Amino acid sequence: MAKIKPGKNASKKDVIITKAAALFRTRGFSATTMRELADAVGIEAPSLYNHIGGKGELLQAICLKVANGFTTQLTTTENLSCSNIDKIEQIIRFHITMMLDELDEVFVANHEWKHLPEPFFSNFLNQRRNYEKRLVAILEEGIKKKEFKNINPYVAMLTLLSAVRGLESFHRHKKNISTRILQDDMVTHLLKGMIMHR
Amino acid sequence: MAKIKPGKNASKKDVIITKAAALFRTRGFSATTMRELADAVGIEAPSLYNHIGGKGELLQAICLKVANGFTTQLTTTENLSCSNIDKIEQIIRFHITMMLDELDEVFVANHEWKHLPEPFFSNFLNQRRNYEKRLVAILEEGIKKKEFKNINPYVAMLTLLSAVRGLESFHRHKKNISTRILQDDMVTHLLKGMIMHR
DNA sequence: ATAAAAAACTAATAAGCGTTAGTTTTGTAA
DNA sequence: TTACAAAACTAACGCTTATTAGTTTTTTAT
Repeated sequence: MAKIKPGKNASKKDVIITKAAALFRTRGFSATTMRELADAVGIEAPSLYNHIGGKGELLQAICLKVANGFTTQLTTTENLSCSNIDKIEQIIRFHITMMLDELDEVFVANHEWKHLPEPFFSNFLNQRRNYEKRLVAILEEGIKKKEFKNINPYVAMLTLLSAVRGLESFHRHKKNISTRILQDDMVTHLLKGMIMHR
Repeated sequence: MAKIKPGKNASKKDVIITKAAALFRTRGFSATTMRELADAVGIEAPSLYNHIGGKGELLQAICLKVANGFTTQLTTTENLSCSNIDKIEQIIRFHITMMLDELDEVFVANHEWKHLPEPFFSNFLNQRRNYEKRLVAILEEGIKKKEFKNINPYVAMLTLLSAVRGLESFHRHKKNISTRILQDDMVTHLLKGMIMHR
């Protein structure tokens, strides 16, 4: 008999989650089989169930971890007493760092969350929408204070979030450009524009 | 007996492809079943094979159509005798229009192409990389001519492409903002930046 | 009206899926 | 060493998948 283990062995479970994130990113959640995952871990498929509850639970673990990371950082940034420009810049830099450091998990949370089983799907969607609203709020305040141009804050938020998401396809060149230069480059693009000012 | 039909009935096949694009976008390619697709079309699953060769062929048809559309437009833009800024602006506007008008197909081509069967997968990847290179070339020339700031053209290209991709999650608000205003807003973001210039 | 072709149907296939059951091996602590 | 639990294994289940075969209905053209 094999029940889900209690406490100590979080180690193997973490390995499984990490390998799952890598597979879910490259092959997609639905196209990834538990046998593939087991191969990557180095065990047989049924042995996975000594450590995890099921395929959906793996996706949930990945998405929750990422969502909590971003939400926590956003709260920190919100409580800062600095300009809204600086806040947005800090958020952009955090997104870039996360994208480069935790590519698999962030990618999966961005693209595979629609396969979350209920009620995790609804929870995740709510958390995501809440995150977007709080970003819009920062942008709106920046617009009111004339820090930003009079642009649509929702469009601006989408532009920022998805621009950073473009780094998903950047990892293959990771070695060529340092994280710092990359951050500076993207901040320049998004905040100051790429056109030479006369 | 039922062989794949020759010429006339492109109509029903087009319906199938359109419905497939919608399903592939919302449910994902792997998670979409031929029975779901058949339901959407209004026939039984095996009847689909009177019109198409298989599931993979559907994905291929969608991706090829989108890729050809963008490649054709890029060629047109390249041959224009205008500034590189204007070229980039035109490309951005085309991407936005395509994203709003052909959301399903463009989304699928952007996110599900990794499930293409060979040799379509390799072909698509090559076409995509070629497209990116040609965009970078425009940006590089613009940088050399001091139209653009001295930024990394590859990062700029990724930022542009993925920023536009953010409109994937925008369709729910389509009615609120006109295409034109949306285009202008995004062009402003990406080219001129969102910070108020003093 | 009739014949041929196109496109629908029902039935069934083999393969693969996530998962469970039951058993054996491995690791750990007394 | 012995005992217990954790974690591996093999075997198999029930279900779903894309797809094929064979047949019947519908459409089209003469």
